[in-house]
Amino acid sequence: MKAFVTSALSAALQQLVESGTLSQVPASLELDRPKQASHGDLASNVALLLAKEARCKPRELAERIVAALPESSHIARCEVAGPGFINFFLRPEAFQEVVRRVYAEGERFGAHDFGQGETLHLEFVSANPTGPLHVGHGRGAAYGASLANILRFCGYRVFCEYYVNDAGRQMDILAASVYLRYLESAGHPLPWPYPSNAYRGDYLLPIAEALRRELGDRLLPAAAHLPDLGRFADPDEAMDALIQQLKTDLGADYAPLHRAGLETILADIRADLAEFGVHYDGWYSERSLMDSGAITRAVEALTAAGHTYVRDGALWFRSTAYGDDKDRVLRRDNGAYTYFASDVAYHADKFARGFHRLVDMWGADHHGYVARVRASLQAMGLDEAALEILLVQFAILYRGEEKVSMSTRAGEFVTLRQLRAEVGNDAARFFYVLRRADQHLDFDLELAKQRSEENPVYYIQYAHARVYSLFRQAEEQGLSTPQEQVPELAPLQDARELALADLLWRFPEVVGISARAREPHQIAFYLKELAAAFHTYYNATRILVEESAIRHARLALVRAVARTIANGLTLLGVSAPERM
RNA sequence: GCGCCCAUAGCUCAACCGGAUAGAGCAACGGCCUUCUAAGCCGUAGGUUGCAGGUUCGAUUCCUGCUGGGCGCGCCA
Repeated sequence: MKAFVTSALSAALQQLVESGTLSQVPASLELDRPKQASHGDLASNVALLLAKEARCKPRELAERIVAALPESSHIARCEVAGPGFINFFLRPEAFQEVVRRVYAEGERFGAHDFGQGETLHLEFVSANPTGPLHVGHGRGAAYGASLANILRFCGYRVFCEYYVNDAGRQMDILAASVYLRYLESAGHPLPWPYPSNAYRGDYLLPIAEALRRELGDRLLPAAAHLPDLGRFADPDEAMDALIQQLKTDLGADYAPLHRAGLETILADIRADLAEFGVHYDGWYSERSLMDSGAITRAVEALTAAGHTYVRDGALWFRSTAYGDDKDRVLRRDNGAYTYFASDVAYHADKFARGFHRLVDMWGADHHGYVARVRASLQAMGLDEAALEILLVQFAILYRGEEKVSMSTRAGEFVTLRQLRAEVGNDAARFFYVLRRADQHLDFDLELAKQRSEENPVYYIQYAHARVYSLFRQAEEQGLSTPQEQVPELAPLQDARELALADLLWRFPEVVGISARAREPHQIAFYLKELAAAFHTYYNATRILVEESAIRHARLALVRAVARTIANGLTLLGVSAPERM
C-alpha cells in the first residue's frame, strides 16, 4: 500500500529536482501511519527533512510537492498539515488490493527477499548437557527458533547450531555424580553425605540404573578407594579429588561413565527441543574442537600474532588491547585450556566453515563475555562486525507470589518439559516471545496453569478458527463461497473492513521490522491486534448475508485475515487450528 | 568501585529503527447471547513516559549526569 504513495511521491520529488528546487531524491522515503484518522491514511515528513536543503519553509515545500504529485488511482486526496506533513487519504481500492495480494501469495504473504540468500549462522540455547532444559532455556529456544523462521521468511539461509559443552570440568562432575548414584542404586552407602556441588537431580537416577544394567557391578570396587571428602575445606577441591580418584581407579571404565550422563541427557535435550518445534541444522561438539587440535591452533594463532603473554605460569590473551576490561587466561598453569579458549576456537571455526554473518544468542548473565570474544576475533584478523550478539534476559519463575529457585546443581527447577506439559507447546512458545528479549520475563506457573485458557494465544487462534467456521457454516446453509478466484472486492467499503485490510497491509512491514530488529515479539503483538480487529468486525458485521456479491467479498477478506494469522503463528511456531 | 541491560496507567507490557492528542491486556465499574463459536464484542475510568539538562522544527525514542532495580566482574562452565 505504501508503494502506491511512495511511487507518486518520488515522481513529485523528481520533478522538483528537475526544476532545481532539490538536488536529489532521497534514497528512502518513509511513510508513517498517523495515529489520528484526520491525519490521513499515510503521512510523509519528507518536506520537514528537506526544507533546509530547499531553503524554504517546510509547509511551503510540502505545498510544492503536493502540486507536483501525479494523478493516482489509489490516492483520493492529500493535504499539508501541521509543521509540514503531507497527509495522504487513500481510495478504498488501495485497501481492497491487499486481499488480492494475500490470495496470490498465500503462505508466502508477508515474506521478503532482502536477505538475498545470504547464509546466516544462528547459535542459541547451547545449554550445558548436565541436566534437562529448564524454563529459562525455553525462552532462548522459543526466541531463537522464531527468529530463525522470521529471517528465513525474509530471504536468509539460516543455519541453526547448538554448541555442546561436552568437555571440561562440568562433565567430569556429572560423571562423578552419576557414579555416586550408581553406588546408591547398588545399595552401596556413601562414606559421606552426598556432595553439595555434585548434580543431585532425579534425572540422574535412571541414568545410573541404566549404567548398572549395562556394566553390572564392575564399577563397584572403585568405591573402596573413595577419597575422604571431609578433610577438604573447599568443596571444589574435594570434587576434584573425587574425579581424579575415579579416573585413576576406573581406568578405561571412566569413559563409559562419562558418556552415560552426556549421551542420555543430550538425547533428552534434543527430543525436548524437537517436540517444542525447535530444530537445529548442527550440533557442534566442544570436544571435537579439542580433539581436532582447533583450540591449540587458535591459541597458537593468537600467540604468533603477538597477542599473548605468559604470567604466573598461565598463558594470557591481551584482550585489553581491544577494549576489554582485563586480559583473559587462555591456558591455565596446569596446562588445561579455559572455556574461553574453546570459545575463541569455536568462533574462528564458524568463519573457517564459511559463515560470514554470525548471530549468537546468549543468556544475559554472559554479557561479560561479549568484549573478550569480540577482542579475540579482531586479534585473529577476523571481521568482528560480522558477529552479532543478542542477550536474552532471564525468565524468572514464580509460583504465585513466590520466586522459584533455579539451581541445576540442586535439581530444584521446573523443566521445559514440565512447562510444556502444563500449558501446552502453543501457549509456551507464544508466551516466551511476547516480551522483548531485553526485558525480564516473569513466568508465573500458577497463572500459566490457572489461566491457560485466557492466554492470548487462544484469542488469536480463535479468530483463525472462526473464519473456518464461517466457511463451514456457509456450506451447511447452502450458501456459495468464493473459491480460488478472488471475488469482486468493491463491496468492501465499511470503515471496519478497510481498517482490517489496512492491518493486513501492515503484516509484511511488521515481518521486515521484526527481522531487522531481531524482535519476534513484534509479530506476536501484531497478531493480537489483527485478531482484535477481526473479532470487532465479526461482531459488528454479519458476513453470511443473502446477497452473494457482498458475502463473497466479506468472506474473501476474512479468509485473507485467516491466512495472515496462520502465516504469523507459523513464524512463531504456534499452530493455527481450524476449529476450537 | 567498574561494565552491560532496564525504568512508560494500580499490575504485566507495547509504541512502526526522531513525528502530530503515548496504546493494549489484566484488575475495577456498566452493558451485549431467539441470527455466522460469549475462548467473543461495546463502553467508563486510569499518565508530568524515574529525575535534571542537552541536540532538534519535533524526544518515550538520540547524548550527558543523577536516582532506583537486574546481571556480570575467577587460572569456573
